[in-house]
Amino acid sequence: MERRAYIPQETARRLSLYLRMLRRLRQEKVRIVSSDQIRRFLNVSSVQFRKDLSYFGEFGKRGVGYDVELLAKEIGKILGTDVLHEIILVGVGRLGSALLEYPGFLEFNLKISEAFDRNTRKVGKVCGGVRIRHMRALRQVIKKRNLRIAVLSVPVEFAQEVAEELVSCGIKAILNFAPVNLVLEGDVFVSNADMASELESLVYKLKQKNNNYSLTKKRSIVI
Amino acid sequence: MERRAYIPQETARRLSLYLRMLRRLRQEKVRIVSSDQIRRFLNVSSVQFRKDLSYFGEFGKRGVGYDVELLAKEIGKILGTDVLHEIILVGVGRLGSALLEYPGFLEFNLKISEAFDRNTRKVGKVCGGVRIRHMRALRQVIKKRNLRIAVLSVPVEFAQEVAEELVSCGIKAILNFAPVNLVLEGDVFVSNADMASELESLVYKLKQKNNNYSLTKKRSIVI
DNA sequence: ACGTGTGAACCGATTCACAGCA
DNA sequence: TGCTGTGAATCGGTTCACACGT
Repeated sequence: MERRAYIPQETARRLSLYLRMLRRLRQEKVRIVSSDQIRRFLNVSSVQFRKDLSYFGEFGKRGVGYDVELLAKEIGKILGTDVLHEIILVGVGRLGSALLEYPGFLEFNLKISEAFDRNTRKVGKVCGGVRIRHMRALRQVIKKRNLRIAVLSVPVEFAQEVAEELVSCGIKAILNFAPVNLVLEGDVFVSNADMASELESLVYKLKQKNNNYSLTKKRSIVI
Repeated sequence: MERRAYIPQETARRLSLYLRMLRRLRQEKVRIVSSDQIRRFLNVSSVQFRKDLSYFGEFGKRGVGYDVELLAKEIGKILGTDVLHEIILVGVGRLGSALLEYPGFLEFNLKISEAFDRNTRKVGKVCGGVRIRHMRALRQVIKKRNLRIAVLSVPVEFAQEVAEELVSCGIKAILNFAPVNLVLEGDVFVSNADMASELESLVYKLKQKNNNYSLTKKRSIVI
């Protein structure tokens, strides 16, 4: 039973995919699953799956596989989805309101329980079951409810300043949808959901495959 | 001047961040930039930046830095943003309509030029300057306009079947917003914009910091 | 035989250390 | 001196090869 001082970042990221998969299998009344079946559903090799789990313990039965119910519960505990996590959302534009109604967060026991916008016309309205508050209330609500995690969906030109404010209010993790790299002091985790850059990467890959832009072909450009 | 048979995937991904940064600097009339300044704006070490560029050529002046205008142009050429790429979007729900109005794609010369939904009430309406068509027209439009890239924002339970249809119509790259791993035949690139999983990873990291297992020692706190 | 668990080998990507040039 | 460019060393993560338990 290997146990390390640290866990590969990528392993942590994949655990959530495993959990989602297992929950679906459980819904379909599947009781036992092997690492090779996981490989077919997700794009993760069976060894990868087993290795990932090995950092936390031994959850399978040799010669048999994994108990879906049990493993889901274990991964849930590891990830912390056994506890409800309350999130705030800042910026209720098109994207923000889509996120407020997005059902996918619930799978991980995540709930956007507060939403903020500086547009007074939006304040007071309810979206995705959440009443929108004015930005003025931000600090007080975060402090009072001791919130740690924020989704940032304000226009790009305000992202940096709002992010700084969030950090000053005690927010420790930000999922940033604005297409800009936030530069922040202190021990705050930032994850960028950069849709345009993601799409651009796809275009680039396609370009490589198609016109086989040879990288050995030297196009030396001198200023 | 090093030139390899292929480019690290991560390098390709970062190029789009560089380009966006350079465009902003250009807007602000900055003419020259050094790799160390880049490090401050993006969370990429200066060596990383130089190394990334070195796969494509020598674009800087030693002792000076990089010509913003010129470098932006070169990276644009590498990425293919010098040409307009037309994209389709399938599934005009909350998220889909937010994406149709999302301005960030234009930075990379990407344009959602067709949108599809199977809800006849939505068909014919205009969103983000695009008239929504019925799914029936999917094949014909893709073939006729020779489109290659799709954004998939249908509900999770339809994602797999719609993705298969897209591939059968000739789509070669899919940006998938549904929280499911698409299993597809053929040479199609899939990129998952998995917002819930992303948020879950943040929660996990936060949990680690507070105690239990620790993640790998990180170069920086940005993911 | 079958499927899990894991140290060791391997691979891609990052960082180091320094050469090269203005 | 200042900043770019890059082979070599290193690091994180994946895969191999096989031991182990049922």
